[in-house]
Amino acid sequence: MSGKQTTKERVLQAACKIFSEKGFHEATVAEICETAGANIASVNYHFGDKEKLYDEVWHYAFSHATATYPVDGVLPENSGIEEGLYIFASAILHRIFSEGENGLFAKLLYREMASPTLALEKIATDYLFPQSQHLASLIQTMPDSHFDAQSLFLCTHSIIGQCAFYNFSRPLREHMIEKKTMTEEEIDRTARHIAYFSLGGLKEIQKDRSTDYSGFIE
Amino acid sequence: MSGKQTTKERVLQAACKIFSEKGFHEATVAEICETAGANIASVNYHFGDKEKLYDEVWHYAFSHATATYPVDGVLPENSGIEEGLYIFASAILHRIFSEGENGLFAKLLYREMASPTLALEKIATDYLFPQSQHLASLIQTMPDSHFDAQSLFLCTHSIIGQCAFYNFSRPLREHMIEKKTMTEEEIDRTARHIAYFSLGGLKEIQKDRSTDYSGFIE
DNA sequence: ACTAATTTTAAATGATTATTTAATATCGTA
DNA sequence: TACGATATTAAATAATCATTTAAAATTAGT
Repeated sequence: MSGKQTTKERVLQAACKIFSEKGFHEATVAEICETAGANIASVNYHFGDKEKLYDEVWHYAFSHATATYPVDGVLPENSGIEEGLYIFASAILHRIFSEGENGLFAKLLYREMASPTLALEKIATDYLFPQSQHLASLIQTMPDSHFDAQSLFLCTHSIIGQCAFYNFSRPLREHMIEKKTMTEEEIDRTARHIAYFSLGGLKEIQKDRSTDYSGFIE
Repeated sequence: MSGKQTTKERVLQAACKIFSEKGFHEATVAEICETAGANIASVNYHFGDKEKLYDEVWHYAFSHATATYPVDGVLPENSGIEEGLYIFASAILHRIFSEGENGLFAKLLYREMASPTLALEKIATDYLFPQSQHLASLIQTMPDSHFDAQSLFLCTHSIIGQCAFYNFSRPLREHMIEKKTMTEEEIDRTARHIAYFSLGGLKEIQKDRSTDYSGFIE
């Protein structure tokens, strides 16, 4: 009928669009079905209910994001930590600024974070924590690394936070500022900044003040 | 009836609670009125409609947040940039981890960002941009500061991003991890980390690589 | 105490929500 | 072609939403 896709495929595709634009709660099955050119009952018939459709959308989004922009991309032999940081930041930023399938994951994530669903626990366990773990491992490959657990945790958050901010500040770009997206060059420039900024941060923290902040202020 | 507060005051108070827990769209006037022990029509009678009530909640939240935790707190004479960074990070983190009135602003913000309303533009202009501007000014007080506009912008985002991440990753703490809040000591520890990490980042960026990344990763 | 303004109330309105039902249509296969 | 499974459809269901209405209750001013 509409092209050669099946109704189920068209509904999944429409669901990706609507869920990523509106999040789970504000998306309606009526709009999804209408976008797919399918009947209102299609979601329940083909996927069971709205939640199971949402789960399938997440799986689809994660597959594309990690396949196209893996955070643990291959590093050149004997490369330093800054290359690893750059690969990580570049992957996250590309996901955030991608349109279409590769941008789905970040869009879903920033809505899920503010309005969690039953899917959150699986998302965190399967999709998010492994990436944090990879970053923590990377930090520990620094020369003369001696981060205690707490400092490692804080540094990991500092780096992820810098990247994730571009995801969560999305509406400030899209609703307020004239320029709505980044060019490939700007993304690269930002990823390099985060890599160098973080390298400097790690070096500063490594000056063994991690457990002794006495005399910090006053 | 219920204490000595007026109905209007009770509705505003209930609205603060419900809006900060659920965001604008998922909050219902029915639940707000029920929480306030007021009739279903109270919102429309006393505030006009749901949106005007939301505006008043924002104004209330911002007043308390800035009064209790200003980002431009007074610095000791001749203090370095790290003290300024610490004051900034500490203020933002305290807002994020506060319960009650002082925590309202951050809770509203993280929901508004993922599901913007008509109030966003005013929020950004009146409440958010001035704080970014203060941070940018602070960075420029660094000794031998020579950041170009783009680097300054990126550095500002790196610092805000580190703080804001604790706001946007809220559900990971509240839904997943056993420990739901931070002690005063942990907040202070985190603020100091962000101050030092950022100081190191700024110093690294200042090595005049800000406009020349050639030979970075070929 | 009387009147007028203000506030509160219960009920209704009309729109929208996810999901279900049963009838109809389409498709693969013999 | 004919049958059985699969897919699609329109309509109905029951719940929930913000808002409105008009009557009832309360309060304030004289």
